[in-house]
Amino acid sequence: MGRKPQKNDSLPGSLDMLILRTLSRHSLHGYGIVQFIQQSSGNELLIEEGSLYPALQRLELNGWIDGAWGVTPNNRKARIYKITAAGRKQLNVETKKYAKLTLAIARVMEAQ
Amino acid sequence: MGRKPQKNDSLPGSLDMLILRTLSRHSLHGYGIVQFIQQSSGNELLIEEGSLYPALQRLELNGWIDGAWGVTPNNRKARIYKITAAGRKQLNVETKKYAKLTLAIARVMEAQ
DNA sequence: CATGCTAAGCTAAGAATTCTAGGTATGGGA
DNA sequence: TCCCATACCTAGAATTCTTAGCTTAGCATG
Repeated sequence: MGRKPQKNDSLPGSLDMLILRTLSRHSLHGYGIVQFIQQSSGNELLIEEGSLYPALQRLELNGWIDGAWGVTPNNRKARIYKITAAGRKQLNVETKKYAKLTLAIARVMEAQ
Repeated sequence: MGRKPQKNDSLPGSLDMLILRTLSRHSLHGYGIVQFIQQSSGNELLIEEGSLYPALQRLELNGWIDGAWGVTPNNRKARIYKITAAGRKQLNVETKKYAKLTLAIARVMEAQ
């Protein structure tokens, strides 16, 4: 058995960025977003549904994604989300902020 | 005027690691920890006192740091904290976990 | 056709961490 | 003497995440 994927419990705040980045490539439904993040992280990140759905609601409320009922390739009903123009801007903002923050943390960790 | 240092509001959970890493070099008091992190991060990270002191209590409760009343080089009374052996182990654990997590996030961000 | 599994969505309650916004005390310089 | 910076602390709000549920429906298997 492989390692269990980690919960995202050490990096709250990065979830929005991960979702926006995922949707910046393909429109997807919630369940598909979880699977994409898990697979593309090399089975390291597991997004709990109790984190995901509130996050999707947050993002939609902020106008960064748009959801609409549709059908998956599996013929299942699902809410398909796509990123908006504002969402792309927000992704850019959060990506830069994340890069600055991890750089700052790296500096502290390496400081003498 | 320079940029304002960021609050740590995007990476909760990293605060404990930053404190442990700081104390792994020098024993310090709370106020000094804040200053060290701010300076060594290139003025990017600002730890609020309302985050710091509860964090120090957490870490001490877990046996990862030891606090004792003493005097700073400025002749001020202060609680001087030093890292314990268990704290060094914990720092190692958290550092590895952080590295794995940021790598996993990077994979998602760069995935096609 | 009944049963069950998986895909898919959702929510409420609690835990954990951080921020806001206060308060207290004291050494040293103006 | 007065003020500022140093130094510590706490309560309450805000946010995010986890836990632990529930519901529906397609499809495969017996």
